[in-house]
Amino acid sequence: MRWQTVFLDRVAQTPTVAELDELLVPQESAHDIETGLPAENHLIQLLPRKDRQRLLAVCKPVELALAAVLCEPDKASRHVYFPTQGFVSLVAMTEGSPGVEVGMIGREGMLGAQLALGVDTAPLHAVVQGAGTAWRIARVAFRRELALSPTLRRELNRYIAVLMVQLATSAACLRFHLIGARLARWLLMSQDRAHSDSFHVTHEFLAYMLGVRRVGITGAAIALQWQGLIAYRRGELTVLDRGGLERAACACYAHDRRAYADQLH
Amino acid sequence: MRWQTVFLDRVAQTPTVAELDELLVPQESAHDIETGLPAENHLIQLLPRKDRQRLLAVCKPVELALAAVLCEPDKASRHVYFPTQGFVSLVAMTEGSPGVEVGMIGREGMLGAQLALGVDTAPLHAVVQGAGTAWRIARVAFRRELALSPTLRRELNRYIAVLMVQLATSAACLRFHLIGARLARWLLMSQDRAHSDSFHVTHEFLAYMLGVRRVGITGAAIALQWQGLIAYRRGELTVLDRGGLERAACACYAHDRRAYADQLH
DNA sequence: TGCCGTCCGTGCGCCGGCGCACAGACGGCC
DNA sequence: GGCCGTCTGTGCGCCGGCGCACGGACGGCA
Repeated sequence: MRWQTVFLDRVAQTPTVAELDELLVPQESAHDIETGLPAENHLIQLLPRKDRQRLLAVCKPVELALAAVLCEPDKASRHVYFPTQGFVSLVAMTEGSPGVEVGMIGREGMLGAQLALGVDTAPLHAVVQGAGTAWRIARVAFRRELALSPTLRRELNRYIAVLMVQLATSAACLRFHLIGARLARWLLMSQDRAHSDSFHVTHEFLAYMLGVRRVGITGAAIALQWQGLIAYRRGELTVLDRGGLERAACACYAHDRRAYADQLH
Repeated sequence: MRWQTVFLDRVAQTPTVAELDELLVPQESAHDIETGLPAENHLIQLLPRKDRQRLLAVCKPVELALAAVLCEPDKASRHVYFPTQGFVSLVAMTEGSPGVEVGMIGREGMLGAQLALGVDTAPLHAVVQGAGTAWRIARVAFRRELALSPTLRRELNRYIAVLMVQLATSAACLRFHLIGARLARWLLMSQDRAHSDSFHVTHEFLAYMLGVRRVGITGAAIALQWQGLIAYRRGELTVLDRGGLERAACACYAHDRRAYADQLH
């Protein structure tokens, strides 16, 4: 279990909730690196203009540092986050093993949706997994916005339903699907949220997310590389054939996407 | 995979949503078999008196027939259910394998909570797993109640948060924990909801719920029997030593219970 | 240019669970 | 009492993944 502790140590070294304020340096504004246009979050974009403007007025753009822990279960999180670039993994911890990813939040969603349920404490660990930017709002301010905007409430309720589908899908996927198919699914989900064909990720990190051994990832990655679907070297992974990857992935990927599309937009 | 198809065939033979109205014969009222007192549902009991009475006025007591399928994903379910006796399993289906249980609903909860999120379609299959009784309400009537009672909305929101914890816990549990521990957990969860030390359940059914082979259950059950924790014969299983079972179960059991206690009551 | 830390690949024994098959046991029914 | 369907127990070969260990490769840095 050495390799896992290595990773956990590293996570432990990263800033925890208490120190985040210093680390997440406020940005002038959250701009898309490629286009220079202001990066946006889909849930915010769906709001009617007035609600959106009011919400953005209390938003602070922050930098999401790789491996930062944005919230921990049973602790009331002080902020909610709307990623605009980069993304966050929801990690379930359980006795006798390291964590495993059960959900992913990028530009299409938000972290802290449980506030719309009147629940302050986060149910899961949230770890920044693709560095980027996000809009951040203090909990109290966000609750005020919730009270003011029925649309926001309705939207978040739907998003919560999507998250539930994602959790249930993950459960079955973790139980039944082989590493290769799960890896392909993970890459597709990441690509969707990173809005880029290549991203920085090591085998060890992937192993942690999928809840398997590092060498398990190595084997599966080699297979995907053989088929010309991906390429990688020293932590830099590139998706070469997205269609092929979709065929290699388990149906859970399509299932999740459909659930989202059904509910939001 | 023969044994699984056997079970699935049987489920297929059971009434589906469309036929349920005939099968779920309305009862005079839902009474507890043991005590003769009116059986109750915890969520309903938590409501203020006025809301509770108004809700019960539109409730119909129905019989939950073993193995009946109360709802299926992507179909708008016509009713919601508040179990009073008996309980329901939430089953996630996934490509290339039979289902697996990811949640359980008994007297402490309800089926159809997604309506509080403004979502009509159920996310999962719901299969009656312990025969009993429930209050049933038509979807439209229930939406009306939701509109009238802020307490009901608040309560269901919290219950949804609990369900999310249950889903996430199940995911990690399915991935990491051994059959024995998972079986013990399942028995405890069932016992809580059946309000009885013994219930009718075959190895084959347990295997389906836990997503393992029947013989996997056989092995684990023998071990539990050796330790004097349970006894069974021909489908009738009895819990002998609840404390021992709690020690044999994975921490997921305690985790779920705590999540519920934190949010409701 | 040489060193060292990080990352990736391989080999090996092991184990939990799978798929399949068959046998024994209990209980209801004719 | 005898039959048959259902439920439970056992045996066997197999496989995916685990834990552990080591070796090689790349890249940054002095």
